Amino acid sequence: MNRVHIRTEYTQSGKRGITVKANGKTAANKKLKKDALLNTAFELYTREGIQNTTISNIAEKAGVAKGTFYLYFKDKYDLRNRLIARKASQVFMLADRSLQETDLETLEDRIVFLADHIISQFSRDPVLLRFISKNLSWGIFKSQILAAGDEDDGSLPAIIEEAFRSSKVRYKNPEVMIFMIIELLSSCCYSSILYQDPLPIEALKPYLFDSIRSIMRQQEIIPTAE
Amino acid sequence: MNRVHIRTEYTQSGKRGITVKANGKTAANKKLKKDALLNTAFELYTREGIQNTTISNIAEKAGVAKGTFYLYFKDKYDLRNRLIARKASQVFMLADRSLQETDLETLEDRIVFLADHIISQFSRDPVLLRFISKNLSWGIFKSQILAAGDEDDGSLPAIIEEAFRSSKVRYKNPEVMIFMIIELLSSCCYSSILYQDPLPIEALKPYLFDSIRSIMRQQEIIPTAE
Amino acid sequence: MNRVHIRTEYTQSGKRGITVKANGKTAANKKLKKDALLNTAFELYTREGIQNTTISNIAEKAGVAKGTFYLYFKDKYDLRNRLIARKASQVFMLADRSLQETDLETLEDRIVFLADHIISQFSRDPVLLRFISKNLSWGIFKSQILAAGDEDDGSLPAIIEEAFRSSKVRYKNPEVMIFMIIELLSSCCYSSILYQDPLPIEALKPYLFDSIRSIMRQQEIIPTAE
Amino acid sequence: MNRVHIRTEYTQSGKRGITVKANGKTAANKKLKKDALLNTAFELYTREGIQNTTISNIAEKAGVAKGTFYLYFKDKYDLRNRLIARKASQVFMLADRSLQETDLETLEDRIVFLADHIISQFSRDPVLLRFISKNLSWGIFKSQILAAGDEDDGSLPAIIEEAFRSSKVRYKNPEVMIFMIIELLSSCCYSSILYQDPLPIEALKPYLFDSIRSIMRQQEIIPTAE
DNA sequence: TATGAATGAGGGTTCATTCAT
DNA sequence: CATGAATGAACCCTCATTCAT
Repeated sequence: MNRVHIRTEYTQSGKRGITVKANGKTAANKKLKKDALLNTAFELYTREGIQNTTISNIAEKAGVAKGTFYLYFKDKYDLRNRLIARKASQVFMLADRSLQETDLETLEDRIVFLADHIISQFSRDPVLLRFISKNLSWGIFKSQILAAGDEDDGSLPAIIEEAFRSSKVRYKNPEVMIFMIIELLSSCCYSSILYQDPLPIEALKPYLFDSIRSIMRQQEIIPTAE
Repeated sequence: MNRVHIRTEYTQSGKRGITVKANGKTAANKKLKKDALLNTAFELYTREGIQNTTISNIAEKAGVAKGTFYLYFKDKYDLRNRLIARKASQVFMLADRSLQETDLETLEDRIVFLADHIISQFSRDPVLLRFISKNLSWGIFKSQILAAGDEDDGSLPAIIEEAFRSSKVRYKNPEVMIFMIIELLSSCCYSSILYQDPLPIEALKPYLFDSIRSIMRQQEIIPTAE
Repeated sequence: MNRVHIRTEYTQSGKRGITVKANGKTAANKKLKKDALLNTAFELYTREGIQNTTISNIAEKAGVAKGTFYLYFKDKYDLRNRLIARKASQVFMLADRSLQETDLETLEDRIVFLADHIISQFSRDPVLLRFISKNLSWGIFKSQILAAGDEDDGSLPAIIEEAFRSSKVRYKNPEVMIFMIIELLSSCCYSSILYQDPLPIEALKPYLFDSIRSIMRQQEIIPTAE
Repeated sequence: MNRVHIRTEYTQSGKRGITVKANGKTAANKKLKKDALLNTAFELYTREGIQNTTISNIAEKAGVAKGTFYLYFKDKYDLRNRLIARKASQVFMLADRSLQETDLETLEDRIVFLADHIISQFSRDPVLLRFISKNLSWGIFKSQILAAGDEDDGSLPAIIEEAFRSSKVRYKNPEVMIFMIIELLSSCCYSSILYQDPLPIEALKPYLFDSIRSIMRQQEIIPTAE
């Protein structure tokens, strides 16, 4: 009886059924392999440097065959780019999630809050900082992060856009402003957190936040009195 | 007699002898080779990328034997660091020389002038910009440039120090200020000149200069009235 | 005394002397290495086939490092081409040297003699036959053999030209004739010596020589009676 | 008893059985896949070379999975051998079919006609020529072509045998004669059609046909007068 | 000082073959 | 029968570095 049932089901689902089932398993397996490669690569990249990381290393440590690497990535730089997008995106999303729980009003305060949160993350995880800073530029930021909707939701560009829309103050060129702030923040974190130069990050923070605020203020559009 | 004669000759032209006596020749020769290596390396680094440049390439194109390379540099990264120091230093020196011919008074104006001049240089030579930006960080800046007195004169640190001393306005933390300005300038040049992103450099300049000024102003020490 | 003599010589010969001496040794060494590679490669190519012969095999068996291979040859096909030229040239030269010791008069007899001699060589060394036949085509024959004057002397083209010049009989198209004879000879040797198919070489010879002669006769230019 | 039954059933539905029973669908499908693989392989072999053609390439371009390849062929050389047999056989059959429509009498004329027809085919399809010439030798010719009765009908050996039987002239060794003619024809086509060397095929033809005729004549058995 | 032949570890990449589905 | 993900051996080639000359 039971056997018959199974048979029936098997027959009913036929080729599609089997395919689906198989895909379910196979796809999960593929995802596992890919993730293993990504995680392992990140660890090796940050610990040994990209130059000193070989595909052999990655594959071996990830527990897959060397050839398997090439099923998922073109080469180690392809893998790196995907890692950057993923990691950088995570940092921003995490900061933003914290921001939601505050009731900060002005965009200035909100952006400084984000900067502070990002600094905290980087302080706790300098390895991540080194990896992102060394590899993240504004170009990659725009192309990879803003368009990184394939793996994450709640997309970053929407968040930024919303932030500016809900601000009472208007700015001359929001994109330029963000650009400068990101570059300044990134540079400062890199030098200050990793090398305590020109100051340790805690000492640098006041100057940095003041600089951010002054960059923003100087771009404010003063509403014409009426 | 014969032997003595030969010996004498040998000694005179020997290792030390040549160096001392033939200084005019050998030392000049050495300088030539070293320069050939530096110039060739710069061309190859910028054209092909450091990764794709081999010591063989450099030596061959420079017209010396491969082994000779090792007489002057430890490896290609050693050579790169010296190149960065040299090139970056030149950029600053050139800007400063121009500054001397102006009669700008305030430090703010003077620094903006320097920034503008540097932007001009990079605009005319994006290859140089790419090379310096990709490889220059504040750490290297301090260690290599400020201490790059071995090849160039009129040393940079002196210039900077003098600039601050002659300024009427005092700043909370001059080093931090310079650091931020350099990082911001460097980032903006890289993205804007090489990729016109977020704006072409001419369009970005006003925002950039305003940001620099606002960073400086916000660090001004308001003299307490007495 | 002896020492003085040496010293003197050393001094006298100076840079040039040393260079010459060194070159003598180095050059001899290079020739040795190159020959070792050529010989080893020939053995492996014929024993294992080119596809199954790796550069590692060759280098290892030749007693040099893998990298050394690339100092002398572009890849294993480059090496093969040079081998073909060398080996095929040797076969022809050997046959020709024997021919010199005969007093055969007609070109027909002389060419059949050459064919016979070549058949003998191939019969004794089927491995050589396989190597040459599998790789020698008329195109390679012309380009490599005829122009193989860099390593051997007494060049083949001169020999052939001389043969036709000294013949009393004239032929319509000597090059076409040689071409056909070589192709026929090569094909027959390959199949007959290596596989005794369609007949063992000794049994095939009469047919083959008759065919060669008939090909030649049919191209004779009958002198118009006067 | 049961076992016997099964055996019987097994035999019936076995390899042959399935083929017979499911002929309508499955067999047609199989034939389709096999043909797709053969055609694709030929295209890739001739366009890219056998060495550069991978089983992946073939399978992908043929629209089947990689594993499927192994259901039909042992490896890519197995596939190549079958291709050669098929293609070469087609060339001969086509030439023979044309020959049937003539009323040429002597074997000499008939063989020259065949040669001419084959040359035409190769002239129109040099790719085919290259493929066959590069891979066809007398040994393969005999084993594969003559025994290629599995896919084609009107078998070649019968045709040849018939040709000699119906000839008035007798030849000393027909097989040797055919062998030489095929090798000569094949060599000439290869060099002349593909490289116009030593002459373009149209210019070479007269010499070639004369050579074929002279090879045949010289093997004629002159009937002893009675 | 200068050379450049020699080295050989180690990298990236390919691809025939297997096998669970 | 058909699939295609996974494998991993094997290969080619580069190139920093050494060292005898």
